Amino acid sequence: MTEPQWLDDGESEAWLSFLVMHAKLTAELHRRLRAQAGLSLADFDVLAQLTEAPDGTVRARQLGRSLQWEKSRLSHHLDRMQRRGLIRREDCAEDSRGAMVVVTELGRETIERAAPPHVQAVRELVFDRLTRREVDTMRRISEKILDGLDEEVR
Amino acid sequence: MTEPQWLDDGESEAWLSFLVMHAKLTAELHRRLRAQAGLSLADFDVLAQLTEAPDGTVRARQLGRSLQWEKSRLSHHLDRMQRRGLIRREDCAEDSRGAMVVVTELGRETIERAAPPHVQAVRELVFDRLTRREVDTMRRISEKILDGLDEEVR
DNA sequence: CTCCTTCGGTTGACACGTCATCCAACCCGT
DNA sequence: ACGGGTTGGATGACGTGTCAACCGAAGGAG
Repeated sequence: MTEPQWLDDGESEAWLSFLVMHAKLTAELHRRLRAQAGLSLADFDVLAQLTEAPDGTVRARQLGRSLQWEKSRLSHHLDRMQRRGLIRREDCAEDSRGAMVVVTELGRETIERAAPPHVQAVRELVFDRLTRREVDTMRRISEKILDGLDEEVR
Repeated sequence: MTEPQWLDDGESEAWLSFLVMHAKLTAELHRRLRAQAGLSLADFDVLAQLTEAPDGTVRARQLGRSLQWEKSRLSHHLDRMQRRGLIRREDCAEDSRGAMVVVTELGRETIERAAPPHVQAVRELVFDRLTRREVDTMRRISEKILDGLDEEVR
């Protein structure tokens, strides 16, 4: 019944530059991480979770929740990382359906080498260019949109 | 020589919520577009470019530039869209290497049906939740980061 | 204990992106 | 006209992501 409300000029410019910025920024971070350590951003996130945990071990289910990944995505990704020797799977003592994911020595070395330049790149490309106020606003915008999504999806 | 500078708490919270927000937001927009019109966001962008052009026709090279897509990405994507009958390819008169991309009647109907709800979703999920100042800041942040990327990549 | 549902995880099919490679047509200097 | 570099585009291989289907173990309700 009601006409859809369109975006005004300021809004559509903001939207377009937001989308392009995210695409180019993650592409560049991805490119550097791959060149420097042979990791994808997804690999990095998995290894970060594992190396922060005691014994470098996390239950697969838990990993999926922290990363907010679908279980099939996680399963496929772990296959590939296992093939490359970055992680391995072990049986779960408490639940025989479960799988424990363990970071290997190679995985640990790889992320320890990768992390400092990666963080440095985020700093250079993002935070060094923004004021304190802008960073605060960035977080506030993100949280507002996330709140809205939670309401909608509920 | 110099220690890498890490992110402080405010920065890493901003960074994390930015990443999660973008992932969930685009996932939701994607889900809706697919459910409502059977299109991916990439399909939508291609069709939008084509329907804005005279005769619904754009040279492939030009399409790649507007979308900032690699040529192989474009080629693969056009394959899939052609298979679904959304576009077709024609020979290019001025350059016999070239390809003209033409939106089909089905493609035109599909995006005309898809566009209003999609724009409405962006409005609901993003702009209705932000103040004018926040939208301005979002654009300014995006442009600053893009400027930085242009310098780096140059 | 038995049935039924839910849960954790895997698998296969397919869409999507990137990289490297290839090919023909174009352009340009000689 | 020729010869070499560049451009527009297609292709194949492979990593990545989603969806749907599947399977066995877990966990109640009766």
